[in-house]
Amino acid sequence: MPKGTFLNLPELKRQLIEEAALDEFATWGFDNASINRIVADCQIAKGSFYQYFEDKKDLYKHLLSCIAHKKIEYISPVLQNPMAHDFFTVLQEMYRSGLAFAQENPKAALIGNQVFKNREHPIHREVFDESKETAVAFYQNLIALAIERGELRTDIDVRFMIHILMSLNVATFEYYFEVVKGADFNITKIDEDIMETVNLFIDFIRRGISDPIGEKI
Amino acid sequence: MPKGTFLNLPELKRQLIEEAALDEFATWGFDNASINRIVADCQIAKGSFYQYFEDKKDLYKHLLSCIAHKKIEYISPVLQNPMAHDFFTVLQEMYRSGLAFAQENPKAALIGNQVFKNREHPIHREVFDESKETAVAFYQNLIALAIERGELRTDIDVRFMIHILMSLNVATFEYYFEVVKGADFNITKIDEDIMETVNLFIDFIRRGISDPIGEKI
Amino acid sequence: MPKGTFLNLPELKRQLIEEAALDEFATWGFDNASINRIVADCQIAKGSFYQYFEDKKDLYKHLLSCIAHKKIEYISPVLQNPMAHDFFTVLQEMYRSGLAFAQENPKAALIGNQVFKNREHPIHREVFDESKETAVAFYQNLIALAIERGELRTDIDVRFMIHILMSLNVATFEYYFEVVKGADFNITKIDEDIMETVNLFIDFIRRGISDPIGEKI
Amino acid sequence: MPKGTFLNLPELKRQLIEEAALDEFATWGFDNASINRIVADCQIAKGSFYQYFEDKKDLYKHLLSCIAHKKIEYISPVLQNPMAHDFFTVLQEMYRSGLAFAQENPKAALIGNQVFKNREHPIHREVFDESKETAVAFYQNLIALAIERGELRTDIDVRFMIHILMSLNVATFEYYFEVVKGADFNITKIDEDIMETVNLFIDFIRRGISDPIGEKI
DNA sequence: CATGAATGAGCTTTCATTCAT
DNA sequence: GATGAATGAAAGCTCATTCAT
Repeated sequence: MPKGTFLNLPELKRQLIEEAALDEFATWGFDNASINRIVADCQIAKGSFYQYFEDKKDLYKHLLSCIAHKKIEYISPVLQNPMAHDFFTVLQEMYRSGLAFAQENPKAALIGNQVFKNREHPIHREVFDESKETAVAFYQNLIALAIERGELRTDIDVRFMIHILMSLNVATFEYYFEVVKGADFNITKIDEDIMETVNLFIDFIRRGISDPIGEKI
Repeated sequence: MPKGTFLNLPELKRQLIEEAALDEFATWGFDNASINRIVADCQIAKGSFYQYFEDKKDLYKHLLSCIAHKKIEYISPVLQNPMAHDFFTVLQEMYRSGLAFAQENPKAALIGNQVFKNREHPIHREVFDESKETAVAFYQNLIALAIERGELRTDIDVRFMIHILMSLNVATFEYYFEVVKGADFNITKIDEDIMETVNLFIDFIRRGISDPIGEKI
Repeated sequence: MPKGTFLNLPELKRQLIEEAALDEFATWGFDNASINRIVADCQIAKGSFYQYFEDKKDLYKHLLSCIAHKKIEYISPVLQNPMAHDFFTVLQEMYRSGLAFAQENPKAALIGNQVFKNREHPIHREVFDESKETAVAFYQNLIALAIERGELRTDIDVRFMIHILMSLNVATFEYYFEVVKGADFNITKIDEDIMETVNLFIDFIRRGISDPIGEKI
Repeated sequence: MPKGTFLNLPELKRQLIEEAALDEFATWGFDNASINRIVADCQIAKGSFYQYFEDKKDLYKHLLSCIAHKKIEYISPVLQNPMAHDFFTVLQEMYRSGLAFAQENPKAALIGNQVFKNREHPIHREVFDESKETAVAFYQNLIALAIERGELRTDIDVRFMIHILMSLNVATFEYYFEVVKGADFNITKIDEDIMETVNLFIDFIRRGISDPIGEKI
């Protein structure tokens, strides 16, 4: 947690620092990020940095929390009352708003995904573990309700399903940015592309990939 | 590529170095791995290291290739002629042998997965790009054949399916080591646990998660 | 250029560092000079050095500029308005003040001459090229005026004459320190020795070495 | 001095090594030259190198002696009996054949000149001191005879004149390669350019630069 | 509260040379 | 005589962090 000195800083200066950190961590990752470069970038004294933050880790965690808050702002109305909607609709909105956020804040999204993907790294494990419970609880409610409503198969382990949904959320990002945007980038149809990508995944999650005709189980 | 000097080394010494590197990279990742620690670990002179390898990257890439070769040894008979079997059987065997390999060689598997998961990292992008084509081609053949045989839905984009299968392969590792083994580690039923985990994923891939009764689309 | 941190240093400390550098470069030359030895000599931390200077080259160039400034202080009144005097008088004063400077600052002079003599070396070429134009322009004016005044033969190429004057300037140093001082060093007649040396060169430049009687061209 | 093992080597291999050394020293200078690169270049074992030569210095000195011998081959007939010719003719031939040698063997000449120019360097001082006496004796004879013949002014110090002649010899190289060839390189008139350059210097040495009319001394 | 100089351990890499085979 | 692996000191340089002002 940043020290009080940082929180008392004028809004503008705080943003300046956060942005420099965002750039640095997005470009170099946590390990290779250099405090030297950050303070040079945002023109603050080296000593000041350590009056604002305990250390590199402290800044990183603060940045992650900023990113999390910013992402929550993207959450669609559907997600503000998840229980009021169909399970797959909620999922669709989660994935969609995640992609929209990444589209608008690529650096933030890149860092956010790193936490999930590179969670062997001590610093990420730490962060991940802290937020795990909340996320799991959220999904559990969602799934429990969906099962009650008969929207999901009942023979699937909840813990497993949570794992799948999280993994595929990240897979959505990768597919969108590596395959869809890489292949056919068109500035005018971003929303369309995002929805198409999301639907590919939602549909897969819903129905799997086997041919229902040939299926015998 | 390691220099000739390394390849001419007595088998035992070579293994010693490779093992030290394996430990180091598994523990610290590429960036934080220290040549100093590696040479101290395996008791060679620092100068010797640079007679064996061009640099840190060279060693890392060599290690990755060792890991790849070792992993190939785990391939089940099914995978040696993938076209002779049902699509989902092949997939099942791929995932299963991957897990078995990871079970026996946790550090090697950890490093191998890093290449896939942390592929934003320059060094991983390099490695990943080199092996991408081969992997994609393999999957393409598999999928094309499966579609011909009516084992898969025909309305799914091949590029998308490949992406899914790769992502879920890694998700399998994570689920097994984080959830299954974390929760209920029992030395006697490893094979059973692995199969159970793999089947969860295969079944999900095959059928999705929606309740076929409630389904209306 | 040294970083601001160096320029803000207390005068004394700055001199300490510059002197250590002077010793090191005079003794070992640029390539063999060791930052390790320099920081040990002047008792600063290695990290501090790199807060003061970009790198070894930065320090070296700074030192050269110090030397240049110091040398300018030796310039005699004659050189402050070179056009007001006879060509050979100006030349005489240049050579003389150069020798006087070298006499008082042997290490500085040694390094300064290296730049000229060893100008195949990349770092010297860099420095030399930067100051070349100024030096050439100065000589050109001097020579043009002398020709107007009928002090010089008109059949000599200016570019050639500049080259000669520069080369013989360095030759003066060498002759003085290797021959004159080596043979007959007498602390009381330094000024006399210097003038004698300089006059040898000036006279040679003026009249050449052939016997005017025997001359037939 | 190279060890017997080197001298017993087949002519071809010896040349191979010498050429690799020539390249290396010409490119990097003595300090930065790397034995590693040399042995790699000429494909000999590192250990073999130290069976041929004591150390880097030994190789360097051997190379210098090769260069000296090669240069002597360029000496014109005039130089084979220097006393049979006019002083300035001998000088002219010395400078001319030096330039011709440099034209044909630029790397060798570059190294040779380094010895003279960078003679503060320990290794060069060593070499230079060894050959000094011979050179001085040669010049002394030349000059003594010229004085007897009335070709030179009698009021010039012999030691000084030797110094001048040596310095201007090197200055000739520099002028030719930096100014003449740099400005107007024409493959067909090399010999002409060389003679022109040499004559500039010889004429200057002979007559100086002052206007004989305006001269009042 | 701000500053920025100071720190020294740490990094990767190159080097000339030795020596057992 | 030839080999090439072994060596460890030394190189230039970066780092996160501390601390006196």
